[in-house]
Amino acid sequence: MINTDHAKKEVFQKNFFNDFLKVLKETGKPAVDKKTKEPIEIKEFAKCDFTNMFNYFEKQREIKKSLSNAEKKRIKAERDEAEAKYKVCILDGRKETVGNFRIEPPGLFRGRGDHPKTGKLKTRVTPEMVTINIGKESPVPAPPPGHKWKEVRHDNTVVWLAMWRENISGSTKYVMLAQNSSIRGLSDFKKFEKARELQYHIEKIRKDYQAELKDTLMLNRQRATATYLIDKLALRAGGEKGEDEADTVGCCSLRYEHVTLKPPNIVVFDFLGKDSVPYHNEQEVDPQVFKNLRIFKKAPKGPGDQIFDRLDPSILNKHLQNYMPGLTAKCFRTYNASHTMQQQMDLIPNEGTVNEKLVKYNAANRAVAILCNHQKAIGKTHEATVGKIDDRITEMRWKKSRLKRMILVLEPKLKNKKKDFFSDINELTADEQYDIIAKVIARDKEKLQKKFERDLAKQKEEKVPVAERVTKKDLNEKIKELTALEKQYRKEVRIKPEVKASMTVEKLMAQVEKLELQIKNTILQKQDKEDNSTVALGTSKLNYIDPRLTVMFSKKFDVPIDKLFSKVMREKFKWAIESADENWRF
DNA sequence: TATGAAACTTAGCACTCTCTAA
DNA sequence: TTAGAGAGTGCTAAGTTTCATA
Repeated sequence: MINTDHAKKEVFQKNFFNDFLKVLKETGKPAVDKKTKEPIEIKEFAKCDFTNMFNYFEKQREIKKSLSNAEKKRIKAERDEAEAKYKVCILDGRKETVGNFRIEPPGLFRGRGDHPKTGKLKTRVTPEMVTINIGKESPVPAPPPGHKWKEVRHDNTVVWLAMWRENISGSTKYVMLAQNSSIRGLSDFKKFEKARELQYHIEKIRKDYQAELKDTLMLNRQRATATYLIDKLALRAGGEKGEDEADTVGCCSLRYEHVTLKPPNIVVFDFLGKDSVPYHNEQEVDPQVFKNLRIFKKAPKGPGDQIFDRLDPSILNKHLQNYMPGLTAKCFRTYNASHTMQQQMDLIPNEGTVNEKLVKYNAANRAVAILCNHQKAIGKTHEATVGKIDDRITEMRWKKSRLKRMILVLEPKLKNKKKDFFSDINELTADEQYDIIAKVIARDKEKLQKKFERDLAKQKEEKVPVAERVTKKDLNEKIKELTALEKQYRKEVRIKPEVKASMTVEKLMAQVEKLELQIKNTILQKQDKEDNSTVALGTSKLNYIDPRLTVMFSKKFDVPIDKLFSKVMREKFKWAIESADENWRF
């Protein structure tokens, strides 16, 4: 991990170093001075050199990567076969797939955000730490030779198959059934049905909290305000967190510094949510909510103090249960996400190609993801990718105006006849043209160079007749040609472009048209990329949008379901695919 | 009623696989 | 044909809610 961003953090290094020293001590092999043979104390992480270890593992990776495809396939097949029997279990006589059948291996803990325990050693789990949960009559799987399980129990009121305690925070980890199992499907179905049921209560709930925003009892007023935020902004409940966890918040745990008031009624939210994902939102709120937040922030409260000091998720949830059995804060997120998706889908016209409909579906999906603040890290290559697209657009524009100038060479009169058509002929400045010409030529030269190197390598391996061999001379000639072309292009920025004898105005017009379409598409593509660069669509699709909505969309708009759900999702949402038709509504 | 553990859902990261555009 | 991007998936961290206990 030494080359990762994690390992650059001070806390990571400190935690790692502590645990590292402990392990050295426990293994009973203290470091020894090479000359004096005296044991030495290792005091400073910065003076430890791990590059040999790092290089070793890098090498292993390289070796693995360089195997032939057939070899890789063979290894994978062997592995799959060995694992097959651990991937299934029998539940009530039916075969079901197990999800995470592998015990988590030891490693360095990588917390998200500023986690105080990041870098600590996550220790190896032995069978002696593992509890097995299995049917009374079933044969207990044998522990690895020389070991025994911590415990074997027969609890049919829970869904886990095995369990152990992890050493970083002391929490419990479970082996459970896969997403496509009957148990998971059923609880998924129940979750969405519960969210659907909220429709019949939401009006009353909203009416009540609207009234309670002015309640004289502070607790009720806080409860109403928090419910408003959870309902309106799809905030999470926000449970209490410990000192030894990352400092993240949800609704109930919002603090003074997370909420800024901009009169008359704009509230700026700025905090780290689950997984330390930044939540930033400037939101116009109900005037009474604004007033309440001002009251909840009133002195002596200051930075570090809770806004909802009388409230926590259990109080909030208990109140919600009065409206509907089983209703919790979380349910609002599901409800609002699916409700938003339904609304968005109602706006989609049934027209266009499958691809166009898919774009509309994704736009609806994106609206939900934005509501839930589902983000992803901006890709490391994003900027470069967008830069390349920009270059491509500029290149096409340059080509287009060049074509138009060629048309004028053939038929100068057109310039006055078709003013609109030629209005963009000078949209690129001379400098911009020189710039893009240089880039295009440099790119093509690089391509040639690469192809040449590939061919050369190939020639070394196989016997190629002398006459067919590529030589450095060929390459240089081609590069020369490009250089000449560049000169020609640069010249044409100032003077009329050359037009081949075979060219006609019609042919050139057709080319312009083609380019214009390409430019339009590329601009759209770029916009789409920008819009999606920080929004993760998967999480809402997997957890918040009732899958029956997607099935309905598929049937109503005639879009194959495998364009909307991946294989794993189709298995997970089998229950939805089988039950919803084109008229289904959330 | 408070507290912490247990149980289960939600989440982003990082890898692998697959497809696409040059 | 092939690199590179995007989709798909595995992994496990990080939440919420429920349950048990004092």
